[in-house]
Amino acid sequence: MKNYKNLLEQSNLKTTPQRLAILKELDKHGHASIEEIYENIKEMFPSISLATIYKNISALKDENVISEICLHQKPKFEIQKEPHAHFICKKCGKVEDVPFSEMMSKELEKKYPDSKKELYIYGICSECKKK
Amino acid sequence: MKNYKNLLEQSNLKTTPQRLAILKELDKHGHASIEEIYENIKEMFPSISLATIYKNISALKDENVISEICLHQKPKFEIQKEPHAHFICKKCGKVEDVPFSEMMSKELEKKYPDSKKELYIYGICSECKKK
DNA sequence: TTCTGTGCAAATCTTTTGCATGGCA
DNA sequence: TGCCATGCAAAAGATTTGCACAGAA
Repeated sequence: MKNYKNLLEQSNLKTTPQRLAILKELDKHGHASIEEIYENIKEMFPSISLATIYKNISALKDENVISEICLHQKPKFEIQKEPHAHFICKKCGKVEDVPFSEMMSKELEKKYPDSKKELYIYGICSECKKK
Repeated sequence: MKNYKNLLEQSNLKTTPQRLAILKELDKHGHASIEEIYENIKEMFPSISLATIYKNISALKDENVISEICLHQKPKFEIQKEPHAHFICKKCGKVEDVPFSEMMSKELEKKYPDSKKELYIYGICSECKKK
């Protein structure tokens, strides 16, 4: 990828050096957090403000130019039990336990052997889907 | 589940009414956030402090009495691309894109039809495993 | 009685907002 | 030129820490 300007022109956002720098940074690292973006951009662009990163990340997300991963839900806790996956509703935040299926366990084990894995599926739960 | 006292006695933590209340709350709702626990317990236990919840959740986690879900990583961002899953290292936080496998897509679709899903696998990445 | 746990208040982060100024189209 | 974007500073929110007192064993 190189034409960050196009990405912005296809959205409702004006092209600014700050936005180009953010997109370049994301493209370079693949994935980055606000703080990482800020620290890296600051070197080339010392006057940039952290608030600008926050505002732009939010705008770029609204325009679907970028997407958020490690979705920011409040951490939740549960009493220790046997391994299972979690389904988390992106709308209401509800968490459901999901049994690991044979097939899926095997496939995961093949790809990522020897490490206890946690599996999260984010989607829309059946109640929220009705609305 | 009912014997929360046993859970505590098997750990290195003393039994206190606050801890029993937290475990009861988690058991009742299955999963809960700090704030949810606090709000609910406060009704029965008006003098409890939010700091106590934080400290106890952290202690209970260290003793493996409870576990944390929706793992609290800083949100990260990526430029929009075709659907894929993410592997996230629990040690170093690194994110890797993972292609959706046929098998897994089908199985997920069967269980959670009609909703765009995001899939996260948390584990230990190969670099961290070496150490 | 001893030592850990609790509750308050303050400190520290993280994220959001308001507002005056600057810069893109 | 007209707006939208930026940067600063302040506000709001979330989490952690220190310390004196209370309570479990």
